[in-house]
Amino acid sequence: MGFDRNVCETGLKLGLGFSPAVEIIPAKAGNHSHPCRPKAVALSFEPSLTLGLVSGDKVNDGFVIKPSSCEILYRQDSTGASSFSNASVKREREQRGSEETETTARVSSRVISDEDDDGSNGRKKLRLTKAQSALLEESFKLHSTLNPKQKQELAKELNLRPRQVEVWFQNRRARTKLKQTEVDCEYLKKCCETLTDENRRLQKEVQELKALKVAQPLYMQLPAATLTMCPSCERVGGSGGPPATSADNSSKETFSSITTPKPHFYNSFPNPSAAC
DNA sequence: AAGAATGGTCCGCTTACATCA
DNA sequence: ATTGATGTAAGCGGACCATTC
Repeated sequence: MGFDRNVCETGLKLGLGFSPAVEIIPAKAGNHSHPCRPKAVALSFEPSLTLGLVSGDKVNDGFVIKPSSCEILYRQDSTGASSFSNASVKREREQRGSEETETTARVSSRVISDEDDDGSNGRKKLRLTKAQSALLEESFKLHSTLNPKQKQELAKELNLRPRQVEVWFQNRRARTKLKQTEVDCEYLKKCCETLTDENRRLQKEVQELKALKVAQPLYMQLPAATLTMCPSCERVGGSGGPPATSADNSSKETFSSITTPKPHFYNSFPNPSAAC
């Protein structure tokens, strides 16, 4: 597993303390969202975990849509799609009111227009056709955000309202981010497990070395140059190898090499084993 | 120039509905 | 036929930015 920052520019930052544990915070009470979906990730060790998707393509020139035969779902809104904002959507709805009824034609049997009886009986559910979804996906691959012109063109192409195209892109971005967050979360959990194991092992080494020091004080009086011991592989070597550190320093330095702040977490563990 | 008003867009959260096992 | 799980279109509110006055 790894992060391809060229593909997904998710910002990821992690700080690790001494009692690592990754916790997935479920949705709020009263929320009907799926409990298995992580809403946030909390780390109990003084963490700094930021997962965010950065949309890198704000400027979307050269927008090309391949022609496709899309099932006609709506008659285009007679008002055009002059506004996309929530405020204007609200206004749009208010303005429509009675004049809305004649604008809708349900052509697809599996699609219900949200314009035909807007209001009292609750919203209806639109299901995009496969052709529409495919074209939207294709556009999304090119650029995850749309400028107004692109939105208009795509909406025209799909026989949807620009607002629907906008909503689709918003939801699509949210889905992408959620998936990436889940991937990142799994990765962090694995890193956490690795570090926990590493920490446990090093603590054990410290204890063993301390015991050794008590049991064999003479052993420790030997010059370091003549006797070196790798704290990780527990092999005693000659003077040719890297110098051994004392038990305390070994633990300290090794751990500090794990927790040394790096600019970005995702480059911090090319080799998770901090020893040797 | 500074600041309020407005409009457009995005995001996070949520709801409601469609679909499927 | 019913039901619970899941996917997703859409609503809502807030934040941010640009433009206008």
